[in-house]
Amino acid sequence: MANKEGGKSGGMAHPGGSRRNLRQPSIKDIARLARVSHPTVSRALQNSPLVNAKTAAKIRKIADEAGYRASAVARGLVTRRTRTIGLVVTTVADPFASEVVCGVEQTANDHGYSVFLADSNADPERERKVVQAFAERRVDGIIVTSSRVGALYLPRLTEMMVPIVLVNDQYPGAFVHSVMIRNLEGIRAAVRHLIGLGHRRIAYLGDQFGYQSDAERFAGYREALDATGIPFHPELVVHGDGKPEAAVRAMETLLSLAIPPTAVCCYNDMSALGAMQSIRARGKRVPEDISVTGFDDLFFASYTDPPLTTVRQPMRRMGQLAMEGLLKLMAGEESVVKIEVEAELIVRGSTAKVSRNANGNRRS
Amino acid sequence: MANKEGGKSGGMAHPGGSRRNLRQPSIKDIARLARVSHPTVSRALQNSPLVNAKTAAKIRKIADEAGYRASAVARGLVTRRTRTIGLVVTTVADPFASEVVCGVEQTANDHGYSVFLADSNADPERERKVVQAFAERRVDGIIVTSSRVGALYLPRLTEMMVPIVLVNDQYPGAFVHSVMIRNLEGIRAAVRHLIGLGHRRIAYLGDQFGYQSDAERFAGYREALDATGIPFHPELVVHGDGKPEAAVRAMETLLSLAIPPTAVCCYNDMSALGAMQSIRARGKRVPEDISVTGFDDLFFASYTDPPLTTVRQPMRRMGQLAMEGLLKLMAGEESVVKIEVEAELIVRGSTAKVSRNANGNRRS
DNA sequence: TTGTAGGCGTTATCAT
DNA sequence: ATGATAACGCCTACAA
Repeated sequence: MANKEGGKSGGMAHPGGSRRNLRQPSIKDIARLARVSHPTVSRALQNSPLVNAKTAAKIRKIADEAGYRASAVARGLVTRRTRTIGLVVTTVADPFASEVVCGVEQTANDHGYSVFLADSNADPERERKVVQAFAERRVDGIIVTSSRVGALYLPRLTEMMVPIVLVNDQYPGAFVHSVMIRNLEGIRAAVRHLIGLGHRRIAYLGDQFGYQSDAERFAGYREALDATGIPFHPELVVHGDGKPEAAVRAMETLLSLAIPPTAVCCYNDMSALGAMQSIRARGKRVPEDISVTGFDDLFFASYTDPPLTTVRQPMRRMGQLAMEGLLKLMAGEESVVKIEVEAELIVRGSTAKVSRNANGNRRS
Repeated sequence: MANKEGGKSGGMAHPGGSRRNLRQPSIKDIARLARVSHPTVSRALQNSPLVNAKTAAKIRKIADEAGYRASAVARGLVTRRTRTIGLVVTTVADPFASEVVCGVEQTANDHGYSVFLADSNADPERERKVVQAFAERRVDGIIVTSSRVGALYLPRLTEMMVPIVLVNDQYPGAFVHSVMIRNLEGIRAAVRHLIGLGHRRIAYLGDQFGYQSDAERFAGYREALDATGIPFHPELVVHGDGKPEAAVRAMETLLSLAIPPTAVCCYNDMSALGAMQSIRARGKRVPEDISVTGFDDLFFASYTDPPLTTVRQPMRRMGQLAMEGLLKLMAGEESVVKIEVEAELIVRGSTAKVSRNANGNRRS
């Protein structure tokens, strides 16, 4: 890794730290230049009708030429609203979170809000710090995505006096405001689809035990099985951690079974990625030997080989909904934000009719 | 999409907007409780040695019990430093950007900085707004990742009096501070690898024409070809837009050639994803019929079928380096941050020896 | 329509 | 070691 640190910088406008001496123009500077009082400048810049149109125009022109930018920090101090929100994710380097962040950010920006992003890495200590930072920043609201150590710090959040909206939280009940996907219905649709293709020996490759979304998806799996009278085999349930690598190992367990499954219903697309690789490594084919389904419909789902049948989660839209809900709450609305979005099954090539010689339903 | 808006919330601590009437405790409140002056509280909380150990302890205890959190906005107003940075990306919903964001965010947090995230969607108007917002927020510094409309708004940034660090900027020269990947060397390594496997008819599937990183990668492609005396065929160069879909179409063009390439060197992993699908759709196999290389080494690169040979870019590290450079600049250091990181070829299964009956080198 | 005065919650500069 | 006082840059009365 080459690190070429050059010498003094040349003709830059702000060579490093010299800027510290300079000062951005304040409202008083503009007032002086325009030969009016500070409040008049303030009014003019806010397009207040209380100011003469001509003077307002003149003031705006002068302010513009001076490169004046009203300080949001000073404004925040007096108005007690920063027009700022805090967004917590376990990690941005996860396609699901990225999409949610994107939805939140765009909606926030459209409404004049800036967003502080913080990822916790699912580290409780870090999350604690993050939340404390948000509190000190005086954010007007907070959105937390798929909190996994939620139980540890969410109680603290209630101490802060800002509304909080959770997206796919893993510890339901503790909070009122949330945006969630219909996990149960989503997976149920996927399993029904598999059953419709003739599969009887269907495995569930889940997330870590104890998470709400995993529990709900598992429940959907069970429900679809039960509704069709297919017996539940505990050995067909394995757990990963929502990422490909752990799914590879979990899938190996399934493949090592005396009677392997003919289909695997994965907790999410990342797990499906690992499952498919594991299947290939075993010399088996998707979907000829084993069908695979995912959850989320991340961008790569249509580019796997074969393309992944999955349950679409409108991630960006969920971020948008969370932000819209938060906006209402910040505006003082007394309602409770409780949104559930539908999951949609997207059938692609990773699922197919169970093969004739598959002995998957031998025991059912 | 079900939206169940409930009624009034129940026993919540902060049912919606009632919080607006409440106020977080201020330093004066703590001072009153502790029977000292405000400045003393301030000193105690900053662990100043100028305050009696016992009184300091008492004050901290009281502040803690009262749930006191010093207002960063008030502090920012007086200190003229917000300990805040602005991070601009074209879109977070892109694995490359996500990783960079992750690196920046973690490093920033470790140093007590909070980060404002804004994605521009490569929309000039939006970018303009974003930058204006950062200026008003009085961020201490800015990091811009792979700016694509940089030329449009970067000049404005110089008006603000904060240091700016660019990561893989597409318009070099305009700014001093930057963190970049060695594009040329990276692609050159990939092409040499292909040449070493016997390939002679190697295509380049690039990004949009005119971008710096694409130009550099293309230059690496040319250089590797020239060094080996392999003639350059313009028809083997096609352009996508850095995303899978456009790469599918670009690859189709290559496959329709009278003499298709035996290997394709893609601008990035996202493009490689599209290219591989396109090849499969044509009934050809990777790497038996056509070898494929990517760039970035995104998380999915090791999970494609076959696993993708690619040029690793230490994205998270680059975000970290950008932030560390910015920290120096914000501390007033006069040096110029000019960092180039090495690209590393990761050989996986998507590249193989050119097949005997491939007529790729017929014309060379 | 405009100007004056006060305060938002801190830190900094003086005193004491 | 602590307290009074003055900023920081803005907005919101209220007065003119």
